[in-house]
Amino acid sequence: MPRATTLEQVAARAGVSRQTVSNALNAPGKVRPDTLRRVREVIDELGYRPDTKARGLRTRSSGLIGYCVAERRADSVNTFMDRYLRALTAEVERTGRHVLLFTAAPGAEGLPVYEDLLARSAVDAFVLSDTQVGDPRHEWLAERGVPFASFGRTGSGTGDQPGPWVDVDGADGTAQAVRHLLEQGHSRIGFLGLPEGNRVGDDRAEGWRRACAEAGVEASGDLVVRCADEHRDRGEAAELLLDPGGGPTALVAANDALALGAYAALAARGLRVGTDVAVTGFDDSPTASVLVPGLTSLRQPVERVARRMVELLDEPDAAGGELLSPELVVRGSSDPVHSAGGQL
Amino acid sequence: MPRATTLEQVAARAGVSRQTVSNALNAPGKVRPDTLRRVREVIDELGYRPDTKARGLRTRSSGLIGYCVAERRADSVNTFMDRYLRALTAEVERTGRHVLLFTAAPGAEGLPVYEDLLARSAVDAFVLSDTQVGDPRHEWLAERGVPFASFGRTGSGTGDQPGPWVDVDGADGTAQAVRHLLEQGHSRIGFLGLPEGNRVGDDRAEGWRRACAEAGVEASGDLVVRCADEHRDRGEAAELLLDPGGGPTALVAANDALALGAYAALAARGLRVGTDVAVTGFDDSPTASVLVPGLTSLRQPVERVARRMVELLDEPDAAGGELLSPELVVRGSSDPVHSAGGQL
DNA sequence: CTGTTAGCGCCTTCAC
DNA sequence: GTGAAGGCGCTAACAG
Repeated sequence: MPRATTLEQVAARAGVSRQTVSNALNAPGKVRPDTLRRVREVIDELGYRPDTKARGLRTRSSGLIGYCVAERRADSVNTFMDRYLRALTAEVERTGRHVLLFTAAPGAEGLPVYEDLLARSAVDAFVLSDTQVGDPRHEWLAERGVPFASFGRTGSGTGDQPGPWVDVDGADGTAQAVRHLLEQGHSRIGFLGLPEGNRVGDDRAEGWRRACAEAGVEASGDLVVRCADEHRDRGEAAELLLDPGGGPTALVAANDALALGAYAALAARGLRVGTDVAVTGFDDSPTASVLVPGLTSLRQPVERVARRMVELLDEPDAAGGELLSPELVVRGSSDPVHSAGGQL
Repeated sequence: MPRATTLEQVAARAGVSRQTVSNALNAPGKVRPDTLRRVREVIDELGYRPDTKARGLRTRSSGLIGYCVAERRADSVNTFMDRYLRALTAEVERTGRHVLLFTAAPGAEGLPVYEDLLARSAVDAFVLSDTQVGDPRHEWLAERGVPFASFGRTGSGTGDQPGPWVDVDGADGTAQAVRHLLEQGHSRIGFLGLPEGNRVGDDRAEGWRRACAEAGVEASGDLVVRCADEHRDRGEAAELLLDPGGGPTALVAANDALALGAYAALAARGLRVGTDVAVTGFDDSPTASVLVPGLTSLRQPVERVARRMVELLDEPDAAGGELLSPELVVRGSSDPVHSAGGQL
């Protein structure tokens, strides 16, 4: 690997001092127009770019934002983190920085990794994801004055939490699904949920309940099933709701995996998804679009989340949070018109 | 953010020179045992870690490996890159370095981004993914003496390519699937493929053909359908194969999305996946495990790929490549015993 | 507006 | 085995 051009070489070639080249780069206003032009020509000619480490050493910054890649259940279908990371990388780049990836155990056990990165001045800030209730990282970082932003909340309530955060409004999402189903003419809408006590699951259940209440349709206990394990009980859960008599004509699921369970339960009864019973999911996983019929789902606004996260990194006293609404993506599972379209 | 401890502070506190501390870290053999112990105590006490930028400035290395996050079709179900990136991050860390993420357009259009990173000395090497036939990056990097390793081959044949590579043996994968189906008693095994001319698709087709030939079962044109667009023609493609008369009793699909098309086509005919017709996929996407019945698929050995990639980065004259076999994950779609298990 | 000086924190070279 | 000097490439602070 040949050595890269240095500022000194540019300066020599342009017949100016090193500092003038530096100014041409970092404070063009301080340089006379014709000098600026000449310096820039040499910079282009030589393909010069300031060495990030040398610049960082001087400015006490690394230009890197730390992001922890978490372990994830191999069978989790809710893989929007992939899209999120892509969006985050692009947003961070827009500010002239880059994302540095690292691994760390969840909870307090992983804190030494954050500490190591800071001790080495390897990152300027952290972008936190996979936020858990009572997550110790937020307070730990806030205490040390380390800039960070969190995707997700640490509290189960609405109380304050250290540092700024961005989250997706789950209640708004399921409410959108309910309103969409009402427009399609449904009036008995069931809910297929996650276990109680999980903030994501509870929010999504609440949105369903509220939207039903607002529309004056039933949202009783008969219409709700919350399954303990989304990978085992899914089918059974869906079946419980499908009481042949007054069973629901539409099902709102708390995520795409649960919705897939409903697909199977319906198929087992000889019912067709989308025509006999409508189904909606949540997260708009890659699976949603390849299912037949396509699964109506709520797309996580990862691009907007990423943008806000990066903005918050640079707002020193940012606090409090921001809830972003997911976007309903309608497919054949809730609207037969889309089935005809050609998803298959 | 408080300033981090420096080597000088450690030296002062331990009553030695800076150099001795540096040696204690980088060449412990050169330091007398008792001095070493004392220095280490101070290092622990102060939580000292060498500044990565300062060290890198001196040693002409950044400790960072560049990885380009590619644009991906939003509806692609073949999302094993998520797992791969996680594995890669862990492997790179094992060597004391980190992964730096960046975005770049595919093909030659994206090369300026690689050039920029190199001009800034921001990365020591690149790990290439999403390799395309005729990918210009490999030659470009090789010409400049930049260390890199490639996940995937640039050639459509078996010819040489610049730099070391690792790839997954698609033919071996589909051959495994065929042998598995033969063991299950199938003898008419169809293939649901991708368009010809794509190396990944062609390899997977070849494995099916060869394994069938070896077993002496038919692998004629009647048993193959290659669909142009995996998102539109999937169902039709599967239907073409399901000739009620002598149609296949098992289908090997070139990826999980195609397999899902088969699920739909079978359901439309009132046939049950796994009992009436067996189906296998490829990539073991997250979807595979949440389908009902679970989809037998070939798991990409991303952990092994990641490990080899990182090893190859440090073998200066590494050339040629390595084919790794995927792992068959059997589920209900090809073995009814697994359906009973509790996937649903 | 331009140039000079002085480090940022570390490691390499060379004395001792 | 240990210490002192020098410089990696850059920018902040000041001088002209």
